[in-house]
Amino acid sequence: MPALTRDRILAEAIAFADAEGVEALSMRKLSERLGVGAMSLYRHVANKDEMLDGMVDAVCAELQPPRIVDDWREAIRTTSAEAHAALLAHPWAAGEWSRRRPGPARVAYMDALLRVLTEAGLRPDLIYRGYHAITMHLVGFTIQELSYRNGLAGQDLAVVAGQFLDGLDDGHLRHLADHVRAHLDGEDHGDEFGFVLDLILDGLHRANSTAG
Amino acid sequence: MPALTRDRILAEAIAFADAEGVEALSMRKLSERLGVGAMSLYRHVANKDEMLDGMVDAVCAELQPPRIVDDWREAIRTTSAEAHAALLAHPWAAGEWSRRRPGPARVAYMDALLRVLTEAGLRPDLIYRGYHAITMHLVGFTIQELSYRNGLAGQDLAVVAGQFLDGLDDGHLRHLADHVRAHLDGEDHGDEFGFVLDLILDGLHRANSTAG
DNA sequence: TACACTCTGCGTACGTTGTACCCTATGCGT
DNA sequence: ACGCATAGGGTACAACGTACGCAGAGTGTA
Repeated sequence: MPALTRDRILAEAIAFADAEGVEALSMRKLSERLGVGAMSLYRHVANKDEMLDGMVDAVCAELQPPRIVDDWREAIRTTSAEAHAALLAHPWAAGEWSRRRPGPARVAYMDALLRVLTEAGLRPDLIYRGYHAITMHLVGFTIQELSYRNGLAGQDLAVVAGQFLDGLDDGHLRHLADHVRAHLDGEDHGDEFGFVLDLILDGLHRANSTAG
Repeated sequence: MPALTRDRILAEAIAFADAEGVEALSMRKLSERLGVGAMSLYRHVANKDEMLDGMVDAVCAELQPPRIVDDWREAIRTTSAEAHAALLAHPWAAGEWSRRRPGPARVAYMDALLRVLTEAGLRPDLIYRGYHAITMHLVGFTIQELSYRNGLAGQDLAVVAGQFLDGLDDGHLRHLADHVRAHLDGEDHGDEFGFVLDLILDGLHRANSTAG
């Protein structure tokens, strides 16, 4: 058994949260997995809250910061798609990301994103708003997407939706029923994340081209 | 003391969460406020989780569903601004909204929103994606906004940001430092929520006008 | 070699949480 | 007057985060 370290604790906690959900993560169960006593963890993390901060930052550290390329929109599309994928791979991370103080890795990512917008030649007000729009889209969209993805408690979406549709009075909530059917039809709705991101990026581009 | 009812429990729980934060809400403290024993609550709510579902739906019930007017974008701007204000008034609600199964009031709101998009004459694929984009923006943006608003633990944003800026090496994280200063300058950055919403709405409008 | 000190991990214990289970009292239909 | 449903209360339990103090191992110094 290798020595207990902060990194080992964070890695195991991330694996646990990926597998069992972050709400099932307790210090006792985590310590059991690591083969140590519960209180031993506190030699390496200040408390559970700070540990969760560290977990989020560890996920951020996996992200490739955006590269500076000729086409700033393409750079942001690429990095956002990667970040989106990372947040889907760690389904608890988006919810925590939105709630926690940023750590070093996240701060570095923020800076890199702002740099792209700055070097793209956007006006300062559009950098400010665009940065918020992009990051809020990344995290906000992913949070929502995940909450739909698991039907909300590990239940099968098709079953839940089917029950919902069966329970409807004729014509009542007709538009919602259509929407649910569109979900169930499972035809490819394309890259929705990218679709909205493009609305934002193209809107920023257009706004920057006109008088502000 | 009036009789204990589900509505009275939900109203008190909402007031408590507004005042003390949803993480401080416990069944015991809530029952104390209501002047009853802890277990009495369980005559009217199935468990804490179901109670939180009810709280979110009670907030949804406050929302004005969008009205059908000539200008669909204006209708969505109006209802979104109202919903945004309601989510800011109950700062815990957006986070729970994104995590919970919708209740009757939320379902009704969803249907009304889809109806506006449908009667606006949007193509089915744009209704599908536009609906997601709008609701995700509403909830996702508000979640993020709130997490910044309270500096993340009731601390003063100016203090936290000031410490951050003081701790920076010269030139390191320069773009982020600029951004933080823009936050602190406090000059009016306008309606950011509406700005991004307009990017989405105008993008949908434009996409609907061109061949799909 | 002996000692002191730090650092890591452990065991116990406390307060708080959600809630299962059972009891009591009140009101109502017959 | 009697039986029953219904609202509320009290006790108890398992799980949680973590404060506190102790034990052993490693390391620098005399």
